[in-house]
Amino acid sequence: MSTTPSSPVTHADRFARAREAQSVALLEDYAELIGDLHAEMGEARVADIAARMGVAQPTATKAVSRLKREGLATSRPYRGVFLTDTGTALADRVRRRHRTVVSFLVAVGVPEDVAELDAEGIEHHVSDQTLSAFDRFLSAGTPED
Amino acid sequence: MSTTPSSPVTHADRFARAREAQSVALLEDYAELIGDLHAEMGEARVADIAARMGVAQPTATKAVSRLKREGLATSRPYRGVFLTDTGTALADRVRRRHRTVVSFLVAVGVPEDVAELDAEGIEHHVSDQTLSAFDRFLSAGTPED
DNA sequence: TTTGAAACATAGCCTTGGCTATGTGGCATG
DNA sequence: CATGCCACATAGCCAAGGCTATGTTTCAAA
Ligand SMILES: [Mn+2]
Ligand SMILES: [Mn+2]
Ligand SMILES: [Mn+2]
Ligand SMILES: [Mn+2]
Repeated sequence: MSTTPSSPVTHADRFARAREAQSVALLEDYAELIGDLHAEMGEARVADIAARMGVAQPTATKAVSRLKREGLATSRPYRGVFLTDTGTALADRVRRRHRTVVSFLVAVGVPEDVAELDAEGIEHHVSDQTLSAFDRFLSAGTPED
Repeated sequence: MSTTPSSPVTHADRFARAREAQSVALLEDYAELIGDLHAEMGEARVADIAARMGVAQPTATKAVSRLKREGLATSRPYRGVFLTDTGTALADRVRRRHRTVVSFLVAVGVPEDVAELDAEGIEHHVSDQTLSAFDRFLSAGTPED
């Protein structure tokens, strides 16, 4: 039966996975947002990050600190926040995934605004394999174009 | 056109929604689990809850405290945890949603074990409207039976 | 060149959700 | 009926992610 059981994947494992996903979720969203701000306005200031995230300025500052600690960003006071190569790669990956999830939801009949709302949370729990399934579904639904 | 804009649903609103969803996620999983334990073993002991959630016993105790504070559960020391009517209703709703999400993912080509893993996180971010879309997709794919 | 507002940093507080270490109550068994 | 073990409670710690209040820099305009 080719499928090696290896580990049973317990109920507890699932929760551990969800917890881990949650811990990186914020970093992903901040990275994506910083990338967006650079694309749209040429720079990413802490104040703009805070505004877009809907948090207070010190909250954004702390998040940026964590991004720096994780090697995803750098920043110089009064001079904006910059993604490292790793950070940029993460942001791009996250942005593609975000768009795929939204498109997929819309494709199965979810209203666009609702899809956008739900995707913001769902995206962080979608594995590569599930994302592939979404992609396949989308290209299957678009045979000609 | 009938669609009243009312509010623009800003980027920040999306994050606020995701944060809120996350704050209730654990309560939902604990409620569902307590319901499962009652169904399977006739009672839900803190030790069993901890084991299934994959956390330390005091962590489960604290979660139960929060469930009680929110009016979702009661407990008597050395006598197990019980869901209130509200808690039972929540658990049932959450369980149905969990199953719908898993079935839906499988239906679009995600391997079962992966679907189960991803669903544990995704489920908490699926709105009623998206859940309806999933249900419609599932019944559409099953015309006869 | 002064100066004042905006941008940012810092301090201190809270809740949640983890953990370990350790105290205590219940109950079965000897 | 004594007692020891297991289940649970409690205390105390930590990091993350929020907040407000308040200091400090920068920069442009007067
Ligand atoms: Mn997101
Ligand atoms: Mn996103
Ligand atoms: Mn879950
Ligand atoms: Mn679940």
